Amino acid sequence: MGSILHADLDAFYASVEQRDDPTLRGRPVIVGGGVVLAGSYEARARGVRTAMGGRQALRLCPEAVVVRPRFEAYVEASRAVFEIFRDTTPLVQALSIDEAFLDVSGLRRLRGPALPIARELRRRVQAEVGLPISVGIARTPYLAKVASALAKPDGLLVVPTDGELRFLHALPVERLWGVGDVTAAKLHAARLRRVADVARLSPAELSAIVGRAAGHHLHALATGHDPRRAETGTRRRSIGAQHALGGRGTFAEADLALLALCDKVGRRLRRAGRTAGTVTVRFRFGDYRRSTSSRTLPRPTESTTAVSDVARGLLLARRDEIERDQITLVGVALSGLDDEGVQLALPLDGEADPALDRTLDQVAERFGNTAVRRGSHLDRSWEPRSPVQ
DNA sequence: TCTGGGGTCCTAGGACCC
DNA sequence: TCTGGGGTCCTAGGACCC
Repeated sequence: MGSILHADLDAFYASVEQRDDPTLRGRPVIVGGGVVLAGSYEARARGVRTAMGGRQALRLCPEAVVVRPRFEAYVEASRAVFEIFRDTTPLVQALSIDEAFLDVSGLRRLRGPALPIARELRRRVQAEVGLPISVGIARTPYLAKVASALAKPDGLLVVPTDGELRFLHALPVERLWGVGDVTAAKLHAARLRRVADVARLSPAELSAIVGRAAGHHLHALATGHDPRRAETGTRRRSIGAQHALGGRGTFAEADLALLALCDKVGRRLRRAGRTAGTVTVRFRFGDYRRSTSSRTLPRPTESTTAVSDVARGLLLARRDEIERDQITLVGVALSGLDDEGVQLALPLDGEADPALDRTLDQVAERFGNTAVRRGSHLDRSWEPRSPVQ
């Protein structure tokens, strides 16, 4: 048996709502409003899906209870679950607020094989946080993730090491990581429906269908290799915010919203202690066409004023188009974030260690611009495989 | 089915430099 | 004077994920 666990909370937002309000249990629950952020399994059974328009969701399931999202409650629940993850193994890689990979290969001597560890993990999350969680176990992260998806809801599925290809090849191509609507359509057009069909082609043949990078990526996945990048790039690569302008946005509204968004991302940038090199303004128009304009700054900045001056210039340059085509969404993203300097990522769990802190301070002083993280999952950061020496 | 807010990565053309 | 090949950066667009 492999020893990577993929743990994924079931219908996370909706499960938190059902946990906190017993009258919602057993009933179809939709978290969201204009758009479905999450549906309970009762709602999903009726066809409700994430990112679906609220109106359509209610057409499919008129008796659903619609609940406004309570993000603080989700963050708190996530924190509690990740504490159990880290109590299980120090090698936790957060993927989002509700899922993570856990590497338990080093725990065999200490805690035994992966299966009982996974069972205990599921039991604890239910008992201590009150939420259902599904777990997949496999040799590689990708296989573990597929397994947890098939285990849902509230299940556990093991992919035996000697049965990987049998498991994988029976799946529809949509299960391959990185295959969405567009790529699925291309594969179908080439008469490829199962992973087995993809596995029969060479990387070059696949590249001719879906492009170079995707071709190599899919070939690796379909033949049982895990092409996930090494867990290096641990820091966030962009910071953004956007705002939908409802039905008919005017240029003046977009201008005002953009200013507020620049203020928001500027604060987040400074809070993260970083600088941005490039400003991108995002647009969506009345016909759902999307577009971006970007500008690289002469030098990196952390100033809201510098960001908003550039963003406003990009907006102004497209004023005619904005007025003609009805702008429905405006956004701003900062990229080219500085990542000079030294990054120290340590899997510490809250225990103060004055000697270690002194060492870190000395390193920070020596190199300047040093980031020290203590493995918070909320910033989508990675946990290292081994501490920085 | 008419769509929220946050991200990541890849591709491709043009500018520019050696 | 005309020409080649290679690399990096910038910009825009697109696909995908949760």
